[in-house]
Amino acid sequence: MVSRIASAIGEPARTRILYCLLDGHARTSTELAIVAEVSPSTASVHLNRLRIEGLIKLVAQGKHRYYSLAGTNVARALEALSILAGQPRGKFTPNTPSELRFARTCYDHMAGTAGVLLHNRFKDLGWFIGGAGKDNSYSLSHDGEMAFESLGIDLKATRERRRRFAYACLDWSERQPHIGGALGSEILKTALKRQWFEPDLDSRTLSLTMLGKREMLRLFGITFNV
Amino acid sequence: MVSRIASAIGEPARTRILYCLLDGHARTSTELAIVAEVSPSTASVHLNRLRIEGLIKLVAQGKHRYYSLAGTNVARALEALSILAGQPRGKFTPNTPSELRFARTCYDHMAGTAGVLLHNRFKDLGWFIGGAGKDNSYSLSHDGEMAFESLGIDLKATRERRRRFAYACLDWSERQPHIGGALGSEILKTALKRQWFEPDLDSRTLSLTMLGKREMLRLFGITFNV
DNA sequence: TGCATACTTCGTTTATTATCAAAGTGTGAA
DNA sequence: TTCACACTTTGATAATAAACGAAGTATGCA
Repeated sequence: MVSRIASAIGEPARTRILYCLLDGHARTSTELAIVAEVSPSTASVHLNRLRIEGLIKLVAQGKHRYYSLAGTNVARALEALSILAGQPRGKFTPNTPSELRFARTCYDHMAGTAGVLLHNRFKDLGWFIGGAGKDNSYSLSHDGEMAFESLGIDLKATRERRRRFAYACLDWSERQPHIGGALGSEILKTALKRQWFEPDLDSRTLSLTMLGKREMLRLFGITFNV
Repeated sequence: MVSRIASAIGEPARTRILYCLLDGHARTSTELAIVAEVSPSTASVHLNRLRIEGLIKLVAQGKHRYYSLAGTNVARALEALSILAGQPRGKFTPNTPSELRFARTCYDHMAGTAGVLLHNRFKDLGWFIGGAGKDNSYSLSHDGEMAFESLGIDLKATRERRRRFAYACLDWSERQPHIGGALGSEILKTALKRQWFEPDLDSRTLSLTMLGKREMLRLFGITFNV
């Protein structure tokens, strides 16, 4: 039984996957395929093996399937192995998405740490009304209307899209809500157009630019300690 | 690097070897081949791999080559893995030589825990003289002469053998001395003839019999807590 | 010296496993 | 319903590695 587990860890592509997940974040099959440097189909087989051995767990959310470490026991074992390997622990392979790439897109809106921070800040500023309801839907306060319009977002057109306007979308890997719906989509569009963030890797991860850092502070009063 | 280590642990025969060594004792290539359920040549390849990866260390002593875990780091990693596997730790495979088989032959005399206990007891009883010298040689006191003769050992013939009479032979796996030389050989011969011990596995390990347990107490005052 | 024992190295066969492309499944958005 | 996307399953190929016997090395003992 131990041998099955150890050999599951021991295959190089699978080792890269596990050590990438060691930061506690959940990642999709596609992201992990890039990290593991194998094709999506190969990664899928590896992920299935790791799941069967109980090393990782899977949460399906819509189109995406999020993989993460199964528990602290797994992290402990990986740590013990890296000590054996003489690696000063936490030293991942170069092309692992680091904590710096802390923003991700969730479908077409912004998730990840950055998305959560923005959501919380907008709520604190009193721009959102609601959110506690059954479907977590938001509407905008007068301040909110003014703010988003001033960012160049056409709220009238946004409301007319055949889509929920705004709601608290749970990014389960952060276990915190971010802004979903048509408004979330427009915010991401604006952020990318203004080059506050730039796409990265498989275009599901985002990096904060220097400009973005400045503008976040100026417009919303958010300081990112990246 | 981690993947090399994990896959070294992951092969079933190698896993058996490592978990057998987890009790801290050193074992020979032949013993480990039996534990791993592979041929001596295959075991040799596995042991070499484990040594290269830094998981076990090797001490050559005469004809024998003793393998043991390289350090506590290795034991920690193995423990972390067995927790992952849901094994309540320390639960080894059935045919692992257990602590019960605590006696071993060293060439033709008795080593292991039992050998050490006998050596220490004989010394405490004042049957041995010397042992502190350059070559750890022992001679016998009057009490010693009487005792071994009464066991049926022909000391005159033993002394005439073209071999050192008696000396403190270091069983490094116990880090304690036992009785080497012609006398050690005679003691083992007697112990086997009287069926205090019986050979086991590859005939390098011995099991204490019920009779042996009784006789050890009666003749030497040794209590084995097996 | 010669013989036995302990162990390793070599060479070959066999079994396992990782790999990818192509086809298939399921979901979200228009 | 359509398309696009995320991901998985399948099947065939290629690489890896474990197994053993036979031969080789080294040591102890007589």
